[in-house]
Amino acid sequence: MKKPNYHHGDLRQALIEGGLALLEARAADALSLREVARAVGVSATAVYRHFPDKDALLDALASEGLGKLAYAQRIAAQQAGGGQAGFAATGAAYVRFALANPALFRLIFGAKASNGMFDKPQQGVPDAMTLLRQNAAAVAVDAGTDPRVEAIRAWSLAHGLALLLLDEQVELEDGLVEQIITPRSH
Amino acid sequence: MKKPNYHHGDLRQALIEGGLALLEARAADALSLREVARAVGVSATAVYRHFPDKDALLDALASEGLGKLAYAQRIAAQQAGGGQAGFAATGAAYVRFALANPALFRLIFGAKASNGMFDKPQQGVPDAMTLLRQNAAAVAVDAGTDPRVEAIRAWSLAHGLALLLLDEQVELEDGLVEQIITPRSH
DNA sequence: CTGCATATGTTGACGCCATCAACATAGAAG
DNA sequence: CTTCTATGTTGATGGCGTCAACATATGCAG
Repeated sequence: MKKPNYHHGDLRQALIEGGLALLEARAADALSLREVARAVGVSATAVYRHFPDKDALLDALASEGLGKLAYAQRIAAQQAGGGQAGFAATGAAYVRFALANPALFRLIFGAKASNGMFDKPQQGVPDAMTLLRQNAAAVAVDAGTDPRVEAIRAWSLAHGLALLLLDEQVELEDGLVEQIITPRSH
Repeated sequence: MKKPNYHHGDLRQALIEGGLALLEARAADALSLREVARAVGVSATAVYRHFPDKDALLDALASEGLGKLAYAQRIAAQQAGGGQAGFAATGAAYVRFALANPALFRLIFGAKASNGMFDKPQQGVPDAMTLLRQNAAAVAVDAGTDPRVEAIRAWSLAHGLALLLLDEQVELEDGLVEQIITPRSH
């Protein structure tokens, strides 16, 4: 009943795991559907029994990745003890995640990804967005600014830094990430 | 001597222009070498007389785009009268450019692009980097912070906001871009 | 248990892609 | 005018995403 041959058991899950594994070595746009199928030991077209097309498979990978990112952020915030420090830790975790999982990070927020996480009601899994908005609101009352602006600013800062580092546009000693990310009131 | 048939005149330039034109309608990774060749009215392999491979053609497009971006920023800084206001205008121009030329902007800073603009000596064309560093230095003395950190922070902010807007992770009324981008000392 | 419907895999094909090798022509240099 | 080189062309190869047709398991009806 393991995998005598024909039927796989849970191919969908296997494809997702295989895809995530390959994304550790390959950029998302260099990942072929056929390669994922090969890695799982199945014919290319078998994928179509579980995903309508390649983009759907990538979406699933991205969604899985988003969950992992949210988890990392939640842990980081907890360990920092919440509040201001927790907020900064959230941002640093975001950047750390991007550096540790470049292809996956790009996939999550790339052009083809599921869009509009910020304003739409979170559809189940994560949500780092709630965390972001809460923390930004706290900063905003301190500084007397618009909480929405504060949230987008914080996200932009972490997002931009992550991508500039990934694209090697910028080099940075470890400690400086926090220094750049941390919101300033004074 | 125009283009009777065989020899083109300046195919290299034509390919770049054709590629830029196509990038207004298509994402960079949906742009095929063959399509650019077709648009210029030439066989696919003719491209190889001018570029070693597809990536080289994309690099050329990116480089052209970087020039345009730098130009837009310089103009914006001038019109704002330099100084603090000029710096903010530079950031806003960066975001505006990204929104106006999504595929090109992504190509410029994408994973495959020529890397490390910040720390390396500018190799000729642009350079928005000098502008960035100068302006950041000015902010830094005002705020008593590290100018390098200040520069990366400013760039990260504009870069992240541009990409979040492009990826439709966030929606934003026009005026707010400046509000988010503008560095705060107080 | 038998038989069949349905879910899940497979093979083979199509058209598109990037790139290579071989060939053809144009323009310049002698 | 001849010849060399730069710049095109055609034809092929192997990989890709996806479709249609076929094959095998599994689960449910009797």
